[in-house]
Amino acid sequence: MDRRVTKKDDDASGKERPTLKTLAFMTGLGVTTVSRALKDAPEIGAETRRRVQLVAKQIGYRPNRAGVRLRTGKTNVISLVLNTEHELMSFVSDIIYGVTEVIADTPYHLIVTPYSRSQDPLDPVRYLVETGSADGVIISRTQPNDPRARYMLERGIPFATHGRTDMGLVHPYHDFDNYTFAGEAVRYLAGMGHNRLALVTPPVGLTYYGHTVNGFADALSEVGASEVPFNTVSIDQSIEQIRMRTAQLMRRKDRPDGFVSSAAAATLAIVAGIEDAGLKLGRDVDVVSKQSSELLHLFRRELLVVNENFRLAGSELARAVLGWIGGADPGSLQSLSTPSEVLPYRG
Amino acid sequence: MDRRVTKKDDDASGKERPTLKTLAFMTGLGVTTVSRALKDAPEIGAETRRRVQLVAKQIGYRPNRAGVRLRTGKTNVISLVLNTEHELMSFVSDIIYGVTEVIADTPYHLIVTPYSRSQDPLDPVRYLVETGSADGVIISRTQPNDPRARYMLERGIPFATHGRTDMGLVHPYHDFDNYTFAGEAVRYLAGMGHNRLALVTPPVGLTYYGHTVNGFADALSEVGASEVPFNTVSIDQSIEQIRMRTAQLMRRKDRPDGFVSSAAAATLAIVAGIEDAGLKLGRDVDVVSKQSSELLHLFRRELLVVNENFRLAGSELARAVLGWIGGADPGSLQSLSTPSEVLPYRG
DNA sequence: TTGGCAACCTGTAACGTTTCAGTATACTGA
DNA sequence: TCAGTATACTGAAACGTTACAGGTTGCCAA
Repeated sequence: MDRRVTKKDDDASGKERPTLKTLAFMTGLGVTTVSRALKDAPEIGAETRRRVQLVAKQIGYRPNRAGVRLRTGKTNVISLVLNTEHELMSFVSDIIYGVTEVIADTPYHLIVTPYSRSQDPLDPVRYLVETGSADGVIISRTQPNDPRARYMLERGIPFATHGRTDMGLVHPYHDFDNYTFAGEAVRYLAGMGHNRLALVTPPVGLTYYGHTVNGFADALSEVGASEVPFNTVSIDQSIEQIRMRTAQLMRRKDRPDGFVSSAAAATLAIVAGIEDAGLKLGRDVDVVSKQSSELLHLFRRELLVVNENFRLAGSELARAVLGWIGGADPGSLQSLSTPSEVLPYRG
Repeated sequence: MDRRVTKKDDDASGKERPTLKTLAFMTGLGVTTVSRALKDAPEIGAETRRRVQLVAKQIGYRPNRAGVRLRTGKTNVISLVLNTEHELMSFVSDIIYGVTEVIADTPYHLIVTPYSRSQDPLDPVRYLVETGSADGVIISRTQPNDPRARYMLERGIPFATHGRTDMGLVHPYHDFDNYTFAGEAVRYLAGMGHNRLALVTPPVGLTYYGHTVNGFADALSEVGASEVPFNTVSIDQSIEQIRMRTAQLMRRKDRPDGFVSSAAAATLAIVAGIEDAGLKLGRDVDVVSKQSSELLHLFRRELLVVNENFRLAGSELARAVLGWIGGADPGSLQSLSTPSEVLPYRG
C-alpha cells in the first residue's frame, strides 16, 4: 500500500513542472521529436509541429535552463560588469533599465557582476569567461588600450563596450560623442563672450577622457579662447575635493570665466566651489555640463546643459551584444550618440 | 592518423575546463569520492580530503553551475525585482551595490528582473518561482497586503522585502523607520517655530506611505502644529507636476511654512515650486527631506536633511535572503534602520 | 519486383553534478 | 576463529536537454 509517486510515472500529474518528457508522453511522441518540433526543425511534419507547440503552450512548458546550459553550453545570460566604488554613478540604474528593456523579449537574463577599486578590472571578466557564466558581456569605463576587450576578443566571447577602444581591433560599442560635446560647449561659452575656459575631465585613462580633452582643445583654438589648466580635478573625485579645488581656482586672479563639466555630480561641486569663492554663476562665470537626468536646471537656472541618455546607451549595448551572439558582424554593431545642443534654462 | 581528441581522453590535457572527472583522473579516485571530498563529507579520509582539495585549488577547479543546478535544483542565484518605470530612483544602484557586496564572497550571482508599470507586479515573481530561476528573491515597493509576499510564502521560496508588510505573516525585511523620520522632521520644524506643515508623501499604497503619514500626524498633534493638506502630490510624480502643484500651493494665503519630503528628487521640485511662487527657502518656509546621497546641501544650504542609506538596505536584504536560504528563522531576519537626526548645513 | 530515396520519427548517449546502494578492507569483541 | 561493524571508497542512475545515428514508412523509377 505504500504507493510512492516515483519520478517515472507522474508525468501526467500536472503538479511538477512540465519537461520534454511530459510533452512526449502527452503527445505520444518521442522526446527528440518534441524537442525538434519546438524549435521548428525542418524534418518534423507540419501538423506534428503545430500539435506539439499547441500542447506546449497549453501546459506552459518552459525549457529548463540548466538542462539547456549543461547540454549546449548556452547560458542565456548577459553580464553587466560594474565598478562599485564610484559613488555618484546614479546613471547605472539607467543603463540597467536600458539593457533590461531590450532583453525583456528574449530568453536572456541579466546578471550584474561587480568589482571594486582594489581589484584588477580584468578579474571579473576572467571569471565570467573561465566559468562560462555568460554568453555575452557588457563593460564600461573603457580604455584606449583595454585589456578586457583584448582578452574577450582572444577568447572569442561576444561583448560590447560602453565607450570606444583604440587598439586597431574591431568590436561592438556604444559611445557618446564627447568630442563634439566638449567642442560645442566651448563654442557656446565663447559665443557668450567667455575666453578663459577650464575643463572638468573624465577620469584620466578612460577613452573618453581623450575625446573630451581633444574636443575641448580643438574648439579652443578654433574660437581663439585659452585654457585655464584644472588638471587636479576629474569627475570621479569626491564632491568635497572638487569643491575645494574649484574654490581655490576661483580665488586666483587668472581664474576661468567658463567651465565645461563632464558629469552632473561634479557640476554640483563646481558650482558650490564657485559660490564658496564668493562668485556668482551666470555673472562671473558660466558652466556647461553634461547631465543624465533633468536635475541641473532645478539646481541652478544659470547652468547650461547637454543631455546624455544612459538608458539609450544600455539598450544599444544590449542590442550590440545580442547581435554579436546572433552572428552579426561586430563591425556593424557600433553606435555613437550625438549630443543635444547646449540648452539654457527655459522657464 | 586522424587522431581526434575525443571528450573521453582529454581529461589530463589541461585545456578544457576541469570537472570532477578531471580531478578523479588526476587523483586516481572515483568521481563520487572527489565530489564528497570537496564538500568535507565525513566519510572521506582526512588525507584524501586534503589531497583532493589541494589538487582542486591548483588546477582551479570550479563546479559547473549548470550541473549542480540540474542535479540539485539549486541555482545559486538571487533575483532583485525592480520596477523600471520610476525614473528618479537613482538609489537603485546603491541597493544593487549593497547586495553585490554581500554576495561577493558567496557562490551567488545577482540577476535583475525588471517589470514595467503596465505589468502586474506579481508577474516577474511568478516567473521566477515557476521557472525555478532563483533561490531567493528581493522585492521592493512593498505593500501592507502584498500579493507577492503572500505568493512566495505559499510557494516556500525565500525572499526579503524592502519595506514591511502588514498581513500577520512573518518574513524577512529591511525597512527604514519612516515613522520616526516624519516625526523627527515635524518636531524639528516645530522647534524652528513652524506650525503649518505639509507632507510630501511616498506613493499611496506602499507600506511606508502609512508609516510616514502616521509619524507625521502623531508628531503634529504632539507639538500642536497643523497639517496643510497636500494630497495631490507624492514622490513618484514627475518633477514638473510636483513643482507646479507646489507653486500653486505656495501662492495660497494658507500656505505651509514647512515641508517634510520623503525623497530628494521630489525635494528639488518642491524647492523649485517654492521659488516659482516668489518665496525664499529658509525665510518663508523650511524643508526637511530624506536623501540618499549628500547632494541636497549643495543644492540649497537652507535644506534640512535626513540620510537614508540604500547601500546598507541592499546589504541587509541580501543578508536576510541568504540567511533564510541557509535555514535561519525568517523572524530573526528583520531589520529596521533608524534615521539620522535632522541635519542642517554645516559649511 | 526491387532498390533507392525522401519524409518523419525514435532511442541512446552525453553534458557535470549528487545521491543511492553498494563493495572492500581492516578492526573489534567474544 | 568469525561475525559484526566502522571506515573509505566506488559505480550507476538521474536531473532535462540536444546531437548523433539510426529506423520505418511509402512512393517512385527501373
